[in-house]
Amino acid sequence: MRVATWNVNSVKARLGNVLDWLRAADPDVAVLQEIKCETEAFPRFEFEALGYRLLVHGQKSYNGVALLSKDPIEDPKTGLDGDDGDTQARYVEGTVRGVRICGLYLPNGNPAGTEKYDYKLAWMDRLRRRAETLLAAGTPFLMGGDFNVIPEARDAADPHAWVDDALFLLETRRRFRALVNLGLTDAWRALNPTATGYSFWDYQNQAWQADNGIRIDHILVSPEVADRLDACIIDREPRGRDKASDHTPVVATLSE
DNA sequence: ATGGTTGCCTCGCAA
Repeated sequence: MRVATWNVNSVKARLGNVLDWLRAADPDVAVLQEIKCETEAFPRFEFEALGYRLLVHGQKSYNGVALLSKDPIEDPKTGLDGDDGDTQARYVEGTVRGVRICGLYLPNGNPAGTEKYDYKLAWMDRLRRRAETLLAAGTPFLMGGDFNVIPEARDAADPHAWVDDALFLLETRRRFRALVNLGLTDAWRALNPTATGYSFWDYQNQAWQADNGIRIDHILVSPEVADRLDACIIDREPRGRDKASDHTPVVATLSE
């Protein structure tokens, strides 16, 4: 089973690119972030025509996540527990072939020192609690998405440029480590221990052309899923296209 | 250095 994560930066603006990639890469499961449309406005027909079932959690203009699967999606859940007043569409969850697939768009948090950063840190605490709950229940799971976290300096082409950024601040990295330290595996790092790889390049300053990227899109897996990891790749091809998203897909391969 | 780019759909905000 191959599971992909991709921040598409508007599913409507990116529809052709996203469908092209799904046809070529043919993942069994994909989680998409920043669909930037309401649930009812998601272009369902085009994805269903490729054989995907859909679980969509959208909102107007901003955020929005979706889970795509060629196999049935059981026990669908939208929204992350822990804050009933949170109206931002950033989390979707469903079980596919016995694996709980969690698709997430973690808050950016910039600028640091504002309520935006407080919201990010609180959201990370809620995500950790969700992972604890799934672990306690013995549920095999995979968390994929745009974490908006640069885990280590080697995950940025120019780490000095990010030292005061919400994606790389100590409190951000500390919470990411707390999540991983529950016993999760960063699939790409585990399978590419000495590699340099990025999943995001800013639209500005020719970041893509200069390969001035950061690795912020991650697939974290629980121990039983980690034992099934065969590969994890970052597919840079879509980032080089016309009208590209600023993110590119990450794909994990699990043995059966 | 407060630029630079993209998407939403308003004339600014978020990334």
